[in-house]
Amino acid sequence: MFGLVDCNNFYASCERLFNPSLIGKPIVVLSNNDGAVIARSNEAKALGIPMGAVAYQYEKFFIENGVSVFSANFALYGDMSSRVMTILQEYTPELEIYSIDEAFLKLVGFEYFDLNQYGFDIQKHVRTWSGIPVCIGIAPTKALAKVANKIAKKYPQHTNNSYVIDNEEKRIKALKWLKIEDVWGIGRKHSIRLKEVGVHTAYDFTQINDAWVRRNLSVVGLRLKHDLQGIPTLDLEDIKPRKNIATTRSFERNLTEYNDIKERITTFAVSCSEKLRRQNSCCTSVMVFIRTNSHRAELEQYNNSVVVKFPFPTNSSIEIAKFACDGFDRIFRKGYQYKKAGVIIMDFKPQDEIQLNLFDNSNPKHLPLMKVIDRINASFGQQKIKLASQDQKRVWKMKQEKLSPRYTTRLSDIIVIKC
DNA sequence: TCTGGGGTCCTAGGACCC
DNA sequence: TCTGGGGTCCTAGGACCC
Repeated sequence: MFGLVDCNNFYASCERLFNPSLIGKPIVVLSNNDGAVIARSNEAKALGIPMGAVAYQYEKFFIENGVSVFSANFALYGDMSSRVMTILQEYTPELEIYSIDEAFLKLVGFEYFDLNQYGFDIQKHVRTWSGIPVCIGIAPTKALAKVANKIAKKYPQHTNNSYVIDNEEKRIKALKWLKIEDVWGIGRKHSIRLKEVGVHTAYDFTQINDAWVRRNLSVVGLRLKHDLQGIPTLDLEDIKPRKNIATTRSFERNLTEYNDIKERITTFAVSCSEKLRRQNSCCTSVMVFIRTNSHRAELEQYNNSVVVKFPFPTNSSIEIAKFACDGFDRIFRKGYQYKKAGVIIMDFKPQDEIQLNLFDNSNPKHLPLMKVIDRINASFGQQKIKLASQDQKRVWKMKQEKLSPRYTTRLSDIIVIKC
């Protein structure tokens, strides 16, 4: 059996955790730059605020309805996530951390356990020990565990936040209940296509023939179909090193100056390089893109990207930043109002399997240098040591007007309790 | 004035090889 | 006039996830 634990309205729940006056109140969390709504408490959902709502358009609505608004506080969410995952680890020998707020548990050898009770216990202990409310679904396959989880979420009173699909009757009832567009792995495009052929529920999907699914939804769709039929097809995934690492941001205002944007590109490249070294890889190419604001039709639009291939693999911030800037030089055009830029590094090789080249190699002095920089930044706070070509005056700040304290990761932000 | 960020996998088609 | 068969690798684009 597989279990799927999913935190309820995770970011909103984290914000509420250290501010109990918000219990029962509507909360929304905004994306970077305070742009759009990316998380909502149940109360906010009930007010009809959609996912992705544009913050400035809802400003008045938020005030009128007493909605508490927060800037995204990823330091807090990341730390709370690892606390939840640590608790879950005690409940299974095999855990797959699927996202910041979700994990699959493989329950092998639990034949003699009462899984209803087990699910209830997990949910209760996560709640008690971390303060985060979660729901759990348990079923013979991953896709069905996802379905079971949805049922637990939808009917918390009836299910005690935990639901088990352990026989055919429950499986069929659940699949008939679940709309096709809510099935894990069926997105917008596929659900439109499926409805055209009369598939409206997850159950309908399990009834159409394999060849059609294979042709229209590829092997991915076919695996999903089998998983929903109760034939285990998807297993836990191992932690794999990433294949791409990206740092991309919208700017708080439009930028027109070459030097301003070049500084951003450098900083993004450095940030990618740090993540790359953390997984002990080197990369051999970088993609750089810049674009104007596509939502402003009246402005002249330009967006372009370029891939720069390196003559040698490297994970040096200095070298990667230089290649990224070379790419930027190729695509930058004067006279446009730029709103967003990004750096994506690709084509990774393990750091200890680098094929040396007779003529052209990564500067060997950089590796120890990077180690020292990473160590200093780790103990004295991020960005303590930067490249000279990065912004030195901390001019670049995201718009984060409603940022909550980093309660769990900064000593100065820790809560004070008056007894 | 203001519209997020970071990932994965699969497929078809083109270019190339012998 | 007739124009094979079997491969690999790469890329862009499309779908999906949170």
